[in-house]
Amino acid sequence: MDYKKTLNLPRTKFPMKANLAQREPRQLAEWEKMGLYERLRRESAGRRRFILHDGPPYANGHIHMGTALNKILKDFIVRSRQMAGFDAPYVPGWDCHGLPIEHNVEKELGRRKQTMGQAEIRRECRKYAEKFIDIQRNEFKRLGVLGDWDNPYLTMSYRYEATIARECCSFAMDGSLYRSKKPIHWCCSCQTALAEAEIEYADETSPSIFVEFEVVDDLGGVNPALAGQKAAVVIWTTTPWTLPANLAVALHPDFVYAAVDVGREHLLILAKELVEQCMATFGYEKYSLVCEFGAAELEKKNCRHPLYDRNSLIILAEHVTLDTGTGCVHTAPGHGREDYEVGLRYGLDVYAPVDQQGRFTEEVGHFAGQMVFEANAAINARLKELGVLLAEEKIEHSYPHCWRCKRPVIFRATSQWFISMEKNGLRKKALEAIDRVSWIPAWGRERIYGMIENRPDWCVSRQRAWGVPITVFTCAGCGALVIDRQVVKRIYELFLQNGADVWFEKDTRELIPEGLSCPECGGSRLQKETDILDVWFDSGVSHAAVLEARDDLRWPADLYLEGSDQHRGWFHSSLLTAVGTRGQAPYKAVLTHGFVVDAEGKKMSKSLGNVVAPKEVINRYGAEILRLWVSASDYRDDIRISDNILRQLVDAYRRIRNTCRFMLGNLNDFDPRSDCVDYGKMEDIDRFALHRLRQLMEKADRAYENFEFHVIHHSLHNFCAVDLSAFYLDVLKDRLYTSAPRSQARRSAQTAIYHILDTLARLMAPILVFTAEEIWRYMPDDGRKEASVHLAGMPPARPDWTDDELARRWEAILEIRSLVTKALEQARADKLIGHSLDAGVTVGVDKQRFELLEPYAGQLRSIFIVSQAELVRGPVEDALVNHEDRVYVGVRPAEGEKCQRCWVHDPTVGADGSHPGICSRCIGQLAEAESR
RNA sequence: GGGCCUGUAGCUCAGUUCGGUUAGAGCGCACGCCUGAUAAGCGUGAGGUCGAUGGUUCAAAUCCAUCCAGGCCCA
Repeated sequence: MDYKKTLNLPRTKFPMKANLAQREPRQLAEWEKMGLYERLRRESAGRRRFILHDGPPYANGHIHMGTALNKILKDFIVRSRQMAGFDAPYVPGWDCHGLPIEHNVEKELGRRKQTMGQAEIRRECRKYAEKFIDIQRNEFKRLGVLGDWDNPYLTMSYRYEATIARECCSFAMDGSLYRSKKPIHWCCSCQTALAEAEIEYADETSPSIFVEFEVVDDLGGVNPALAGQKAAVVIWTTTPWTLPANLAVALHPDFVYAAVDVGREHLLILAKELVEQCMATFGYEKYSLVCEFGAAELEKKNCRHPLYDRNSLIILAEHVTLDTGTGCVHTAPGHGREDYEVGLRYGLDVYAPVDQQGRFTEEVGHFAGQMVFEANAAINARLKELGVLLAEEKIEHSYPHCWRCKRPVIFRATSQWFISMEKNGLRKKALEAIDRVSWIPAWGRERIYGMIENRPDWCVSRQRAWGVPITVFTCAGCGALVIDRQVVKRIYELFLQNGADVWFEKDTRELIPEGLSCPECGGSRLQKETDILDVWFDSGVSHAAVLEARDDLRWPADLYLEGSDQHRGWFHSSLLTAVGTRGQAPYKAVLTHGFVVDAEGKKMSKSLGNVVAPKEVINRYGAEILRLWVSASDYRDDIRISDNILRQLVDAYRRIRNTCRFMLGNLNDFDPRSDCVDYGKMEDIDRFALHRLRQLMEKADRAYENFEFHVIHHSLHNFCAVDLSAFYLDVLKDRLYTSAPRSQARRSAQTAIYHILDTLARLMAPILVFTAEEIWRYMPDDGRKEASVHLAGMPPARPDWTDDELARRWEAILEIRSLVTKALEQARADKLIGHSLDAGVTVGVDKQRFELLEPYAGQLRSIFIVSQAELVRGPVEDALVNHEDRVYVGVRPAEGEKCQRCWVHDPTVGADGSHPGICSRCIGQLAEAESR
């Protein structure tokens, strides 16, 4: 007789091979069809909300691993909060305006651009953004990210644009918005401002000159040796044309400076360390150091400008170096970024007497009208004539050029709009707001605090086409800013109807409310501003445009979650716009993740060739593996990805999947409605399994709460591999397979398995969205089974499953079991046995263990998966294992024949004439099976 | 150059807050078993000078300093 047919072997259609890349798209289509997201919203209406506000990715290009990481993490959080009992909507968004899109559109248009108006270019940009929103939306959905994909927020939607304008006006209304000059990259031939991204660096030969700046003040106070002495500070520059705009000379506060006697009527002052080198350059063979002093001694002393009748102030600045030059830096706040910054600190004018075409204005006297680069020679000649030019050389260095015309660009101060950090106490309020936010990890607080503390006023204007205009008017007469409540309201409504395009399409008269005039001079000739806003302002007001505006959301958000670069970006701009207009941060907590790096921890770059694209991983392994990768990593640091790492995750995935598959196979004939065994009547080991399960639940619960997904991954995997596969399920096979199908012993095991599987499916659902659903579909229905695991909740707490006393006993058993397996392995190596069922073991233990194990003596053979197990007190003869003289394990070949049915060796095999090949236990179980 | 952060077995992570027995886990690897989870399952084993150096201490993966490597943001 073939006894195999009398066994209850696992049976399931749940496939062993996941085939994720093929299966996932079908599953996604099913969720879409059943309207999973909408259904979740309906079913959780009225629950406590959890709002994770999505930071908008830029609508350009395909998603990369970093964006995938970010969206998957958000999905973990939204889904786990949802399952924990919240109403957790997820509204994704896109950042649509800005230079990169405009830039790409310009490239695509090529020459055609010349013939197009701004409105037309804006239309092209809009189309471009729409195209990539569609692409990215599909890519995000493919990752299994659940959200309101049909109603995302777009920073270019009319409503959003109207909000941007309104929020900008809000800063204008309270006086925070002001106009001032600031140097920016400027292309003289294209006559346009350039962003950093539009600059190409190339080698360029420039003049390199050393110029004396005569010191006006007496330096006797600095050092007695200088009393009554004439002296000149020596500066070095590669842009002689910026000298007419010189307002200061900067020294480094930490450097030592020296006064050098070169045999002329005045001393030369420069950094001590550079004296020797400079003297060689100037051609002075004989010279002597008169004295030396710290830079601070010279601070706020005055020099005379070599060309003009005005002073140049000596100031201190950290950006001064000893690499080249003299350690004394010519400073023109209108023509240099650092010059500008330090100039602000000393209250210097942002002076730039250069027009749009790069020509000197009338103010500079006899260089007026000259192109600045061409004026270099004339300026040098003039300096030489005045006897202040110490040396003139040529230097080859990297210099910024225009990406379009390839000509060298200049730094030129132009009129820009700023939001003041001080005027209305924005900095102070923002710093206070930071401390009311929970930063995860905690160092996020230091990071953003330092940035807010030190940042200059926010320059919000850009001279570009694709964006939202700074919707203010200025008086043509007096230049005053003209804005009032009526203006704000009218612009908001116009934008709501027509988008920001209306600002460019209509002229000023059509935009302003009737009768508006300048509050300063009463003039009625007004001009609309044509600069657009920094895109960081766009996304920065998403809290107003999205959280406040949508009924399904709420202000402030519970959480913002982005990469750690956003302390400078979106967290920062959102904080400023929210604090500036509403007095507090738009988020209660901010969570940051690191960057995706390669196997060596290096950043991904095309040139290194170490870029891993999400699409490749999805096609090869499935989005589920990508999600598992995110869950396995501690994302607070940078996280590594490589083929090796992914292969490891595929293995981990297989282990989880197969363990669940095995459990499904054993629930094949189990109906939870009728077959569940009461907890109190369950076998000890089954209750121990539930105890362990409860520990896992609690751990996972805490981990989800704290967004520590890697803890869940490791616990889940460990539970499947160690607690279940290697121990519990392995031990259970005998009972599940050989017991009568409906016996209480078997139902007890099935009850435990059922609870375990139900719990695991729910616990893994936020992470392994596809697999959890697949398991769920195959699970027996208890009559309350939701249509999708994602409509189900987290497993309810089961304090009744905790039994510490029981656990203590079983942990002791497990300790003995590991000693038994060691002994069995030894016996196997000695060719005494093959399968563990070929063996009988004798376990000798001390008194304490004996008392603990004695009640389980009858079960030991099944726990150890051997044919016979004997428990004795004290040492065992010929023990293969002797553990600290407390536990002995002896192994011998099992007695009796191997039962054809249960494979256990037993002396009773052959005793029954009708079933000569099987043991008495099996005969009993067969009889029981038939009687039911 | 500055601010913030990271560095524990081949890989992913515990342990570091508040120093204290031979630094843990899983995977992978090696070897073996099984063939009733089978493109599965079980067992055993080998892997670490805790990035480096110096210091504090009776005692350092843990505290301090410097350096090296890497990341983000500035310059």
